[in-house]
Amino acid sequence: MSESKDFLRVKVEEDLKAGKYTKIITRFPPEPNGFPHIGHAKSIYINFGIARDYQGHCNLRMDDTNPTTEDMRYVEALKDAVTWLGFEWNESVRFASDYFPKIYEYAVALVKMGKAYVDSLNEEEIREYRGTITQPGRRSKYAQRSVEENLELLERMKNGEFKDGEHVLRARIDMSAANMKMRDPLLYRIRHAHHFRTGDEWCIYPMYDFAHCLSDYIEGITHSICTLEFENNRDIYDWVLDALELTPPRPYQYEFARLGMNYTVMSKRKLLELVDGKYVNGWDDPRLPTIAGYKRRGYTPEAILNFCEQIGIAKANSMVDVAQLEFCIRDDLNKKVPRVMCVVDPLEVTIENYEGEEEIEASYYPHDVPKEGSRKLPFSNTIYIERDDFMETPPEGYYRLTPNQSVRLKGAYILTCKEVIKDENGVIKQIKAVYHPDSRSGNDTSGIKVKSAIHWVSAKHAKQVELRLYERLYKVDMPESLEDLNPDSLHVIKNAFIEPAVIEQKPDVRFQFERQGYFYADPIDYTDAKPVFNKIVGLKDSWNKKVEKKEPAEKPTQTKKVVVEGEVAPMSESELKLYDRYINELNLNSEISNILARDAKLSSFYEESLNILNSPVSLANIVANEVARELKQNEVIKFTPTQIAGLVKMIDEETISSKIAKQVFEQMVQNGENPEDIVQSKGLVQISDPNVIEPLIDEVIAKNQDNIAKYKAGNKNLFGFFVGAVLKATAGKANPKIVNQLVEQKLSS
RNA sequence: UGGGGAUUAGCCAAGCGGUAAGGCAACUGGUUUUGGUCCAGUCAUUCAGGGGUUCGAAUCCCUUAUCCCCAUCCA
Repeated sequence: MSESKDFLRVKVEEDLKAGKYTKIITRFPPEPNGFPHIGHAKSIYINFGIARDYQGHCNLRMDDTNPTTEDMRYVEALKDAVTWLGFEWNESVRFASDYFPKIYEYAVALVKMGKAYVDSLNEEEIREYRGTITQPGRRSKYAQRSVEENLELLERMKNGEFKDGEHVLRARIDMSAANMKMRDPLLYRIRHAHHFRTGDEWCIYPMYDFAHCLSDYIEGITHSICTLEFENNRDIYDWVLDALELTPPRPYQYEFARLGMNYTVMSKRKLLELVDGKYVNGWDDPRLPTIAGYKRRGYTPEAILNFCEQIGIAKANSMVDVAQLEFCIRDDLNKKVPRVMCVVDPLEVTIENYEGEEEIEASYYPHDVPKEGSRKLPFSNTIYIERDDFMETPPEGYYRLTPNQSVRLKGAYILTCKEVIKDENGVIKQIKAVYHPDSRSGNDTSGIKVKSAIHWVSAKHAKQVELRLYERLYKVDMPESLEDLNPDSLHVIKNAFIEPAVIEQKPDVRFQFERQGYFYADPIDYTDAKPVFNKIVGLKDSWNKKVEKKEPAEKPTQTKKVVVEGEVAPMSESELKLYDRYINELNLNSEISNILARDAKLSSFYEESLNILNSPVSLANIVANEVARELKQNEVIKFTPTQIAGLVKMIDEETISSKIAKQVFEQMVQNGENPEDIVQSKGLVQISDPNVIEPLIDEVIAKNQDNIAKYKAGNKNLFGFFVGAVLKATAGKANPKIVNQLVEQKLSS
């Protein structure tokens, strides 16, 4: 776990500490209507991760309440994903459909309580009656049916006596609720459809809002964690569980921001479109952000888990850079996999002064990866090098082979170009070169300095392999439609050449092809006769980047965004009158006057306190700031205008500092105690005597010499640090004004 | 005539009145038989804008702006 906790874990710890629950139970509740993607991985990591961190457990539950879209195939994909990521669900996989009988009972209970009714409006009418975002809805006339009638109708719905859409069961909540979700939400609908698990047993199916909270309750879930778009549904969640008067404890819902990633799409609809439309090759196409896709591509669970850890959990919609994911997979594979040589785009090199062949022992791992293992590299007079690794007229800073620049063949000899052979179109066909016999890797006595080492394979010994190179599926960072697809997202290289040990020894399934990237033996299409490797991710490439950057001289058009100021609603006449009085008679500033004048509760609170203490400005400040907050957050407040007046009096008389006043005020909020009593009992009278404070400052200065140095070097922000430290030493009782002055003096001397 | 969330660097993200964490990206320099890795360093006088309270504000108050979600018998 990282050092700072996310808000969900903070909540879980609070609940545990408060004894609200003794064991944490979470759940991962996908609907089995599509393949899970990296966004699900985030959710899995959160739900299973929290359960693991707090010694609880996590259930895997299929939210299968809509028989028309769901399938057992997806259930398997979901199970695979969780397992592959390394998590275990508690007991067996759960299904909301297992709870259908129980959920039906709860529906009957609700009807009996008069809290749900059978509505017989048609779909269109229901929509119409619901109203709009700005207009209240109105209740259906069927809402007046008696409990008996509702019970009978519900029973008959269940028995299949009605056609789809003839009736629905709705909760009786509030058709004019500001939250649209609360306008008598549907609980059950009739669907004469075959369910992949319950078959034809049911012809009514519970809606998400009804089934989900009850499934959570039935399983004893404590923290029901979902994505932000369900925030509006939380009210129903709470309503259903409360309305049923269930025995506690009950679960509560919390929401986090779903994962967004640039250059990729995450919606089920769009993924389905890609798969069904054959824009990709199935759900496990390595270009897809599905778990199956990443798995097929060669990603490791560790990399994905680490990614989930790195991106954090918060409530702000965000778009994570794919570079972050790519970093995670490189970071993981770097320390794990063998390095081998594979030439993607071969250029033949004939070494004119070499005869025969030999085998060179070469480690699978570079010096900085502490792993054992090596293989034999065959060497001969005809080799392939990467076409990119030779340039006839190189740009400045090019380290590789040129007619005038020798290069090391990695693990072998230094090579010098002698002649470039081209075809009739001027394309280089072959290079004639010489090697330096005394430059063999490990016992080089040639004294030749080269700028780089390039990879190569012996033409005669190399194996031909197929490489599948993947680029971003989309060409734009925020893809919307099929038109944004990158037409070049897949390159199949049929004739790459790899050193023989990879095929013959199979030291691993994942490799780093030196200087290229990480590759994975395709788990499905790979055969010994026709080896196939998927490119997982390229190596970081600072050379290519440098070359590319030279071309377009990009201008950083940083336009400062212009913020449009909106208009403030005008004040009413009476508010205006108050405002005038505050400004002109009481000398308040316009901001405070404005706040007070516009809020009847605040202004009357203010006037009352003013009757007790004639300190208009101080009172106004505290009422408009502190009191306002409490009034906003709580319906009833425990403190009185008289007490506020008492508090302000102490501030005015400098008995206490404004810092202490906040502390006192906090306690008044808690229990309505008199401020004078709080100050008395806690001994909060402020310390203003410089003779008491000065030694404390000296002590702080003595203990923080490093910060003193930084301060003197110009970091004036540190001033607050010193003041804070001194204040802390007196438990906040030192008079901050005095402390400020004294610290200032000491630091400038 | 709405309600609910959110806003800290190019991208994530801590921070809860007293020194603007960390990661990715980017950029220097060093090591390197991978233009990889690794190592050292740089990268927010400022937290969406404006005002207020305070000795002190990213944090408290007011206000404006922007973005997301809600009117499926989907989840």
